[in-house]
Amino acid sequence: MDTTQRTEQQRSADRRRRELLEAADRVVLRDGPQASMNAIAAEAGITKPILYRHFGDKGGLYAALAKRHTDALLASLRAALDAPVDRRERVESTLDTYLAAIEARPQVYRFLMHPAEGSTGGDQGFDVGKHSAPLLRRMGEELAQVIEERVDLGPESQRLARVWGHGIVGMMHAAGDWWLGERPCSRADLVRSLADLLWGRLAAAGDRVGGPGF
Amino acid sequence: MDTTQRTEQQRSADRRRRELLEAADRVVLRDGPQASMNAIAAEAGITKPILYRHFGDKGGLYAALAKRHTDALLASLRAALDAPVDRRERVESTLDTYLAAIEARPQVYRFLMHPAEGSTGGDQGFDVGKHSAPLLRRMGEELAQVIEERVDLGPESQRLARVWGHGIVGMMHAAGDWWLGERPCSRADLVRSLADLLWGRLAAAGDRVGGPGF
DNA sequence: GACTCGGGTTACCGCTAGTAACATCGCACC
DNA sequence: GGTGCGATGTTACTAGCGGTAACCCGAGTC
Repeated sequence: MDTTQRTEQQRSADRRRRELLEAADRVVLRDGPQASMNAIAAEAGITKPILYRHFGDKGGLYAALAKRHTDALLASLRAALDAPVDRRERVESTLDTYLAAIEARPQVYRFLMHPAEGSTGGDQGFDVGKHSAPLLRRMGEELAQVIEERVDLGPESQRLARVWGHGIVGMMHAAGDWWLGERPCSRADLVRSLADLLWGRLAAAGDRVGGPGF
Repeated sequence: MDTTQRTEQQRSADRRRRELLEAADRVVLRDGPQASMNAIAAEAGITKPILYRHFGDKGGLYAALAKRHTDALLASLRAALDAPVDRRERVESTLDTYLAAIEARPQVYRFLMHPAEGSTGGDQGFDVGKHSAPLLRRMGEELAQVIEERVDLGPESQRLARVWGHGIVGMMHAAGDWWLGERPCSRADLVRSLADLLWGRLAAAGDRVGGPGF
């Protein structure tokens, strides 16, 4: 009996937690990452201390929020990464999946990338250096693993795969961030250009003639 | 007389401003990006309102601070980028310059990349989306310009150069960030691995045999 | 000597994250 | 059927933040 009762309570608590997260989501999407705990509590129809009972502190809430979105994005990326097509096509479709996601929900994306974990008093939020962008790290590790599984890189394969994983993710992220702000071209163009870069087109291109000097 | 007097005052003000920036620098390097205006004022031996008279608001101070470091870093990168050697060597030395800089002064680097412009009351700091990482943007544009000047990319050269500029900078940044945290290999190894990636080694590598499934 | 004017300070506002203390409802247990 | 107890919720508070208004004082000028 004790156990069933416990699970009963836990279920209720979990549902509560999910409701709170959804309210927080709405507020963060509306107000950006600097949404206040007061605002979130109000949106959920309750008051602050309840939020703190559930999530510890603001960092905890934001981490829980970020985890949901990160998991979702990673799942769709994994699908693109696992498709049984040739490598170039896989790379392009993964890039496109990521870009489509940030294009569809830029607010979510900004929240994940720039948590802006302000906090003034006390400040025992999460550490700046270590948790600043967990999404990038997770994507990098994930990609590293796929690369190492799938590509034959010789003796130093593990190190190379990890460097490349993080490097490619960073490339995708920075280019996406810039593209989202300026929209200088279509998504397909961007995908193709980035894939070209990874395919060594920079190295293969010739020097420009008639350039400045020399 | 009026003009000389004016320049006299302006000089004094500029010197003051530089002193304040140096004090701010010390505090930010010690306390991280969430250093408070009070702390900075105290370090400079004065009180808050003076800071606000000089820099407007916290965003202004941080922007001024960031500009100094950004300019310095960009100058050394430009030197590496302009060296009259072959492309691969130039790419490697630019990567190495950047990595050496963030390795030598990780606190500065963290400040530049993760401004964490918290702020609670009033919050009219600088806008999150637009100024979140000006260093990355500036580096991306700079690199794009160099690429377009130096490399022959055919008809779409301008677009390609910009995409690649931001992409490569992002790759460098993310890989550097990860490397700085985990130190999984030497700087030279990292530089070589990244250059290999840009040189198309990922595309050239064969599929792994005996991998999972298939 | 009155008068402005730039550099400086004190004292405050409104806001934030986070907490302590009190109220209340449901429910098992004797 | 009363009774303790634990979860849920509230009000009222603290400490500290960014930012500002008001005053203050010494140096130069007529």
